Amino acid sequence: MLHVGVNGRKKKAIRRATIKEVAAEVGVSAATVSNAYNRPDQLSPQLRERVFAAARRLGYAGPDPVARGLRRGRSGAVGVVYADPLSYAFADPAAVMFLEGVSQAAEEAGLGLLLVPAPLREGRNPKAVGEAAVDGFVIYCLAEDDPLVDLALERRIPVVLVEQPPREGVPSVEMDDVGGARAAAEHLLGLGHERLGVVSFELGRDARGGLADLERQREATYRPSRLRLEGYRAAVEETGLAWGEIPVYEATGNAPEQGDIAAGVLLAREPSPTAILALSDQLALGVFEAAKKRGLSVPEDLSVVGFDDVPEASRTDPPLTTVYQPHVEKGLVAGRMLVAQLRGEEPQSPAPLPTRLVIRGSTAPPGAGRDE
Amino acid sequence: MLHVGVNGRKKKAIRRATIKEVAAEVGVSAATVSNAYNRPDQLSPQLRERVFAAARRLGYAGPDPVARGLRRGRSGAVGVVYADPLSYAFADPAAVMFLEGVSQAAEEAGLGLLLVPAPLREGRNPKAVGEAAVDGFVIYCLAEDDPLVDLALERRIPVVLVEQPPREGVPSVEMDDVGGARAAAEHLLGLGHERLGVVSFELGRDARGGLADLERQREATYRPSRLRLEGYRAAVEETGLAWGEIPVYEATGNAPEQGDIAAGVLLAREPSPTAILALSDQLALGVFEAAKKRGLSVPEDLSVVGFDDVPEASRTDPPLTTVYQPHVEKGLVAGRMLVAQLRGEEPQSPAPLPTRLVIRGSTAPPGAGRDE
DNA sequence: CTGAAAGCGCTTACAG
DNA sequence: CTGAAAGCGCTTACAG
Repeated sequence: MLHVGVNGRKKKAIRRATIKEVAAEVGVSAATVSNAYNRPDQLSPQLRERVFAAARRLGYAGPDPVARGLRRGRSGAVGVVYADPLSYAFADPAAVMFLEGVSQAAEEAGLGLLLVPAPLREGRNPKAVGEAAVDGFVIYCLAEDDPLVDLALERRIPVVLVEQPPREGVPSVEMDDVGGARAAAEHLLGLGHERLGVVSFELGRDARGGLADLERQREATYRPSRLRLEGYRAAVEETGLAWGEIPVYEATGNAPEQGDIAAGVLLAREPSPTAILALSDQLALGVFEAAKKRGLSVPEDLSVVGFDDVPEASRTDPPLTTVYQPHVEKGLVAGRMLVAQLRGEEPQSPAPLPTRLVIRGSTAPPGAGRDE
Repeated sequence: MLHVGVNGRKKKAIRRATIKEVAAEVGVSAATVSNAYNRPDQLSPQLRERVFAAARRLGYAGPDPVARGLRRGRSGAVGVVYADPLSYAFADPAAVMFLEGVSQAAEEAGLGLLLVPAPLREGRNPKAVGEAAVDGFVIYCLAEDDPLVDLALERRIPVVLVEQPPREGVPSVEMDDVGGARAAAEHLLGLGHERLGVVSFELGRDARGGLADLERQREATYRPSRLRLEGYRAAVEETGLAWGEIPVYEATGNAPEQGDIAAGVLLAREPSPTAILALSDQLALGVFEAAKKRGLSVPEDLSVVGFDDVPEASRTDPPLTTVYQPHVEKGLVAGRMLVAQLRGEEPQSPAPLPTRLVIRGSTAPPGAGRDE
């Protein structure tokens, strides 16, 4: 059998040897070959060596993983379901750290990590969740109303929810987003800022772009967005200020460029904010950019607080005041809870993981730079 | 059947319905149920709806992916083999961008991306490559003498090599590391620097840490390391300087902390370098740190050139002069060549992808800061 | 439009 | 220590 490549060259289709052929070559049964790979104690070392020698001769690289998976009822991989195309996840340092944690948990258990091919641009491919050969799913970064959550659950394989509304019988990991956001806003308010602005990433799957009114904020289906706004709001109202007067710009993504645009809009308002709360460090990086373009110094003319505490946050100029959250741990915990379920255990959902305000150089009292 | 979790709670083992059970429920054959999912044109819409209704009733989420994979002879995932524990890959921005590209190629083809669980700390787990349920491998970031390369090839499934010595019949993608490194060194030399220092990441799997002599450099098995050193060397020798006198510090990893340590050693030498070439931006970030600790300004007292041009490079203070390489494209090209092979094509290996020196603010003539 | 049959490549009690 | 047999859950020509 021959295939013809695009370039016209012929290509021999590779036929892999099977366990049967190896067995025939050695003159034993398939069971014995299987044992050679899976249960060395079930046959003599000599016979085992003969099996391996025959395998080498035939180019047999060991039992086919898919066939083994079917027989054993497990695929050997954990899946991660992500809202956007995978390439977006890799462009977001926070998501990457989360994946780092999940991958560590998978590795500890000797499992692979399968990134489920997600929704391509227009027209998602929900089948991907149904067709992923995995033993369980970690659901990350999906809107609360995303049908993929149900599709994953319908597979009837273990699932761990991350930053999702809790569901009976499904372990989940949550973050103290409210507390972290609240601390961030309190910090700014404590410094004396009264004119705040907020740069948010998407509030719902229909990411709008533009100022988000109170209703839009309330209906946010991306849990971290909604929770962080709630935290800011609590701090603001506690001080007696009106939350409704604080502009919240909903960016359509979580990249510095979008933070730049958002901050541009906020800074153009009159009166312009003396401090900006960003829902992520990526966005905060964009706020820095916007300030620089307008000749505003941070923190003298504008205070900026981020969220996430990604590695770069401590290296910016000035270093970014932000809210630390344990991204890697979040992934690790989620991954381990999934692995626990795979072992038949029923892990408890932990208390929300703590966040912590990290005060660095990007915040100061308003007008700190003016000589007056 | 009951499982008892660690916490003592009982857990019902979930039994998933099979295609047979759905068929029985509807009163048709398994083939018809299969057709309902895979070939809608093979049965009436009404019957198809009845099948889906029965599936819903029984909690059947569609054909089991593993069984389907066995039957069809494909698993629906491409694998990435990485040298270190996966968590290392996620901590390296360059590797992350590469994965971004591969994931994009996988997504385009509707395939999942399986990160093969790698070598845990001590005692690698070479079985992981043999046991990964994938249709092909992208080999990334392995030393030239890493046995995993052969293990992957022995699977007799399509493989794409990235930055590896070429092998007959195996498509590969290479980078113009030599050219990029050469341009970086020429830039420094052109500025008038004569006292250079190099901060390298691992040269071989036995990452040593410490100054690397010429033999160690020549025997480097991490291809990008060897090639970049070659590029630096070519530029240096062209100027008539002796490469052997330039200290090359081999760090044991690719994190800023290790660049910091390495630069510390180089800067403590007499005479100390006026410029440092780092094999990655991550390492260069550490060189910045080391300079700052010693009260040296960049670029006045010390010029620094990185490699990679990760996003952060343009945001450092001063912005980092570095060598751009198309990380995402590298992954995309590798991924697409793998997908092409999966379709029976025989893709040509492209010419080495171009690199490009990006001059920013971290380089200047030596002594630019002194008033003399 | 539907079904019977074969088989993908393996592992697992079980019997000897 | 080894093998015969059953079966994991599905898809695919093929026949009707």
